[in-house]
Amino acid sequence: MADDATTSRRHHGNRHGRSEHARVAVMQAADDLLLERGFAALTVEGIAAAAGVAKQTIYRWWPSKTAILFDAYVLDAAEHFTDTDHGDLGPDLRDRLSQLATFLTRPDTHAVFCALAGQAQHDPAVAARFRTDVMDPQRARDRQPLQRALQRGHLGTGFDIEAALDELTGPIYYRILLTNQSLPRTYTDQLVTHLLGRLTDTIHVTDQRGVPT
Amino acid sequence: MADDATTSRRHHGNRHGRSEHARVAVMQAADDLLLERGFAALTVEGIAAAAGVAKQTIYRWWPSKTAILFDAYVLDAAEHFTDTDHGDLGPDLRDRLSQLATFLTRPDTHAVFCALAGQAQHDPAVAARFRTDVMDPQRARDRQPLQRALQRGHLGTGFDIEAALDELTGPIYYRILLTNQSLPRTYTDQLVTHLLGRLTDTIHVTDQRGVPT
Amino acid sequence: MADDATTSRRHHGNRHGRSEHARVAVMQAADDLLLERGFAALTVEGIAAAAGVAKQTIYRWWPSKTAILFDAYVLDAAEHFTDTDHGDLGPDLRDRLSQLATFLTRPDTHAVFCALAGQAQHDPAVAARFRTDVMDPQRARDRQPLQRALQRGHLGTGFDIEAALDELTGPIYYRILLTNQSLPRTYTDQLVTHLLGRLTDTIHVTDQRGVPT
Amino acid sequence: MADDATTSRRHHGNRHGRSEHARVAVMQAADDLLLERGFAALTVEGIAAAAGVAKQTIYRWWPSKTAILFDAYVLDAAEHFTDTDHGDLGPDLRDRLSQLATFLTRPDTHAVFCALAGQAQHDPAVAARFRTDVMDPQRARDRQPLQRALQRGHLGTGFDIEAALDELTGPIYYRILLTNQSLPRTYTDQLVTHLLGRLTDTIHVTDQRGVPT
DNA sequence: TGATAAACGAGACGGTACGTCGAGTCTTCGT
DNA sequence: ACGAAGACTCGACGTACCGTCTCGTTTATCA
Repeated sequence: MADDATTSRRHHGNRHGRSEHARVAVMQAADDLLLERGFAALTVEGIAAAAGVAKQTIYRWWPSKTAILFDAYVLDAAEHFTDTDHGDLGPDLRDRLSQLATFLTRPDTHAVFCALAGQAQHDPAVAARFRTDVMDPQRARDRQPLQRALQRGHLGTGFDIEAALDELTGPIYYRILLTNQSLPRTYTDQLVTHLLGRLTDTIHVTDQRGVPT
Repeated sequence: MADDATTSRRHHGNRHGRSEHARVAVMQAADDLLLERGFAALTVEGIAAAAGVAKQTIYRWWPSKTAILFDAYVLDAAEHFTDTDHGDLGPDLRDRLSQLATFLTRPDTHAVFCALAGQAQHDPAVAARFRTDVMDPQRARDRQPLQRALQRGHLGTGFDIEAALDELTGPIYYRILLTNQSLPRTYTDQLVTHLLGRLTDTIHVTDQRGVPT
Repeated sequence: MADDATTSRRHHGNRHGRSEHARVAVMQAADDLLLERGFAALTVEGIAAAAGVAKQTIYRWWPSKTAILFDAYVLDAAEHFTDTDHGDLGPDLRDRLSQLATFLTRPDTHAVFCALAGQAQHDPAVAARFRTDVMDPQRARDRQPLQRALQRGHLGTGFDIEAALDELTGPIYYRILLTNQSLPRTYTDQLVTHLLGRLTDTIHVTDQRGVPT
Repeated sequence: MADDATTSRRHHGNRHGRSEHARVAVMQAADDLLLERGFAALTVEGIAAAAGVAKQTIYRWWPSKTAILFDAYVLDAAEHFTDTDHGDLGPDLRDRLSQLATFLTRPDTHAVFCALAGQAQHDPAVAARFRTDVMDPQRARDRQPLQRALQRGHLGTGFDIEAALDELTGPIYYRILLTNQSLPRTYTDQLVTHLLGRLTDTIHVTDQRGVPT
């Protein structure tokens, strides 16, 4: 029954546009093969074969195998991240970084992120898309807690949000891309602690919980 | 004359081992082509042609084009870094990070570092060598100022050197690999300032949780 | 106005059977493209585009691009050949061969004939249809003058009509398909003269040129 | 032993030029596949696979699959034809045409000749090479008996050798390419008989067997 | 003073994947 | 019911590099 339904739905192309079946199968196959064999062994022919799809169908909708991974990544990222406002910078930031660490550590998303970041080093066009479609949105997400704290007046006027973001997330990406070390909750919490400690020191306005003294 | 000298030096093989001329020409050609066309367009055949060398000669001495870049990188890195002891953590660290930023910003070394870091994302073997031959030595260099300060007793017993290194260098690699932003002296100095501020805070003013004593 | 008429005639499918407009446009487009670009560059997609017709419409009515050419050829051939009985073998044959030579020399029909003959070498099915639909009818047409002469008693009983047809038309096809030489009237006339000369020799009745016996 | 010898001889390419093994294997494979599956199913990939050779090796030495067939054809033709001078036009011509008929009837050479002749209809470049490398040399061979007869003075001054060649060989090619009929010795002998009969008639010098009256 | 042996240039080889083209099939909508 | 549109699977195209393999040449060194 389910198979029948799937088969009947699986149209082979018509004037209404592309086959959803093919779109999903390709992205799934690319993800799977990336995880199994690594990016070096990832070929368009291999993806096509694994997805049960013609090579031409892939080239019709994606300019390169990297583009497939971008689509897969963006989809995953949109699902993964949520923003909850605790009304306090500390918990907000700790949640954020923890979510990021979890996302970049999950085997499938880790593989895709690293593959894209790696390819960005080799191809300026990939680098550009990587920044606009991956890094910029992520940074926007990570900026939210700080932005809210700023609006609440919990951050001094001289506070440099961008520098803080670099210092909070830089070490995480460092471990992901360069040392392949784990990212336990204690690690990301410590990053937040260090930042907040600096805040206490400089502005003398709030305690760790962001409550004015 | 110079040409003659070059030609005479350029032996076509003998029983005393490899041709220095070929070794240098290959590494130089690889570097040049990487800078001109990018890693994606870097091929062993292209390097061989540019170096005026047979493909087999490259394969005789290097297992892959990545290995050529490793050799070139290690050479450059050994030349670049110097360690001067100012007897004070601040200046030592500022010098260190500035040197690192300069090295990773120079067009040629930037290209090689990014190419290797990128390839490390795609190939576990490259990743392993990248850590042992590139990241570990660099981290050892960067650790020196902190180690000296520790020995001088200028750091509290609870101070976590490895975490500090992550937080000092993470943002630098982040900008190099992911956002392609510049790394001015003010930026690296600020990183040090933030760390030192935290030290002051932790040792003399607050406890580790940032609560004023 | 004319455009309106055309447009109104050009129905986009209805329940009254196939579109005459599409049928003609396809054959015309196939002919044109064959002449312009040659058979090697003739594609069903190209014909469809040139005819302003969907690919499926072609496949609905013709099994292959060769079949289109067959249809076009048969149409042309039916129009071209006429049979006039001069009551004399010589003039009848000379007219026949001249008509054949003219037909096979006209750029459009030449192209189609050669394309089909060529494809017949590569595909047994095409070869079969080529013989039944092209060569056999043509040979039947060419046989008529001889048949009439036979009935008139102008040919000896031992005369081999089929051999004569081979020797009359063989050289013509030879020049068309293999040497691309011209086929002037003098050439075809000479073929007839040679045959008739042989007749004189064998039957000892009259020759057709009026040379006294 | 033989295998060893073959294996040791089978070099994989070196500075002395191309591999003879590959050259022969490709031509043999092309011939075999042509005979087995026909020209329509003949692909460079198929030839490469059958010959145990890389596709690139074929493209290195032949611009197209047609070129391979030309090479194979020329080789076969050079081996097949011999010219013996009986001192008499009749026997010389009869031998000639019989040899031609045999050659064009042998399954392997028949397939190659038809494939090339067919492709010549589709591609002007093939047509040109077909004329210079196949038809012209063959016609030169077939012309020899007539040329000798002319030099012996056995042909009248007004005798048109080229027309005679058309009329002798045209019917043969006609049967090969267009009707796929057999070419028994009696058929080719009859062609010669008809020509000689015409000679007797016109020059009154020799009888049908070429013996002076 | 040759003979020897290592490394050289050159470049053909068997392969793998590339990105493109066209073939022939299928489905939907509009007329 | 048929045509236009166009996405689909499939197979072959010709190209680019891969890494491997001789082959003939060069040249320092050792017999």
